[in-house]
Amino acid sequence: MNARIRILLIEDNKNTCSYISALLDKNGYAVTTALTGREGLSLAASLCPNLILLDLGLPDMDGFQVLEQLRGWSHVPILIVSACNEEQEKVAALDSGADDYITKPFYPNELTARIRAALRHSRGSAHSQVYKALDLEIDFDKRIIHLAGRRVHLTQIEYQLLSLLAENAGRVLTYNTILRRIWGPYAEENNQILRVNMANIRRKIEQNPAQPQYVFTEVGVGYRMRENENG
Amino acid sequence: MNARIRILLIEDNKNTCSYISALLDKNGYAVTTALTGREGLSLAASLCPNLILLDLGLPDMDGFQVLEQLRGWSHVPILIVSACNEEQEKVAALDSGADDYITKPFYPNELTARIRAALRHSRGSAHSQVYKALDLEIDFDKRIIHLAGRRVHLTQIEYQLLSLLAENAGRVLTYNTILRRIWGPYAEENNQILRVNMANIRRKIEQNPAQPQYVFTEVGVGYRMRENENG
DNA sequence: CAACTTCTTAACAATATCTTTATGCCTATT
DNA sequence: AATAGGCATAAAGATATTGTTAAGAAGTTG
Repeated sequence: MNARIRILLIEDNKNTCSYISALLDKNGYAVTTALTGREGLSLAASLCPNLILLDLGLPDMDGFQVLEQLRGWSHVPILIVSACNEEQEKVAALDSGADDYITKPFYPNELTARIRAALRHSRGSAHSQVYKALDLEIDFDKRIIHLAGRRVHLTQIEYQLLSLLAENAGRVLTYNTILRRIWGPYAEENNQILRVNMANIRRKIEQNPAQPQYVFTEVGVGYRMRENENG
Repeated sequence: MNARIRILLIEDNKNTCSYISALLDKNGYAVTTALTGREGLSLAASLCPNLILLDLGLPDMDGFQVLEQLRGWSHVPILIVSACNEEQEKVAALDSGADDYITKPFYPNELTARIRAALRHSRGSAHSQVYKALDLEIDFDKRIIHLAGRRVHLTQIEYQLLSLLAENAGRVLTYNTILRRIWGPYAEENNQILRVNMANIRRKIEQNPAQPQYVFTEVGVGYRMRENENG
């Protein structure tokens, strides 16, 4: 079920193409190849690869044009693979937005290592976890809550409380569980503080706190949050 | 006047050291040099450089140890500069967390181009070269800040602070995260210094510091910067 | 060295948050 | 219908956190 990392290889030489393709395939990547610049640009758009290997010497258009067009709309890591070992060309490629430049002939393992290094960079912006139900959205990564598109401000305890419930959406959390998780293991078994906080949260996120849509009270037991629509 | 980009050069050969140092200086970087691994690690912590150039062959300790220790607490871009052109060593270095590997002898302009490429990556998830929101514009490349078209002068620390927040615009950065990223891994957990700097920044960029439009306080957690309109 | 900027520390003011208290509502039970 | 237990709400005081200012230390530059 784990989708493989997609790499787009733009290279006109068929021998090089199949050689690199086989190498990457052996390393577990899903490789797509393009033999021309045009084809490469089109595939980049439709495939949305995780990384692009680009040969600068292409038959139909200048490799730099491909590079610049790609950088016009995408931040995908681009590794230049070129037979040219001249300073000027390397500098130009790197300054045009290429992430790395490797000269042919290259060590196969060096190529894959450089690919791993390049992928490390782009993984930083991994998409975050989100709770979503009806009009409520909690972005745990950004620590932001939206209600019908509007920012809602919660205090620290309120946020902790609501996230705790959201992380266990659909499940009842007993008063004591909540108290211990938020006020620490030695918290008093006094729900009053919890009720006050719940009231404050509800005032902020529920249209009618008396008939809540997000956080439900299980009398005598605890609170339960509406199921996450994201799963 | 303008906060320059700080580069730490860890290299035991004095000739190489002064050669690279002069080259980088000519390109506008503020270079600090360390002749041993220990010195390099200590300087990395106190200086918080924007990039590190590391020679793997050091007198007092293995270059890989230095690399691994650095990666233990920092995501700073690390470029390996080595005389060794063996596949195994390159792969090992890249997989240990190095961002690039350049073999001596190298073209001077290639080194600086690779440095620029590596610095581009370090801009968190904000891959754009400029931050823009309302009247505020930060050009990460030129390290210049404009407010409604006027140049704003920030001190070194103020600039680091604001760009760190801008690189993570929309996300809350906790006080400790910020302290460590700017004052190094051994920073005290004391936000006073942070509050003072934030006040100074706000006085310079906010119309009314009491109702900030760019940098928001998340009480008990940290600071968050307004979303980048550039994405 | 002197003038200047920047950084750090400390004291105090301004806010925001947390907790407690008091009160009323609802529901189930007698 | 009365009552008791559990829950919700509002408001006020207590506590904690953050903002502001200023002065001196440390560092830079001419």
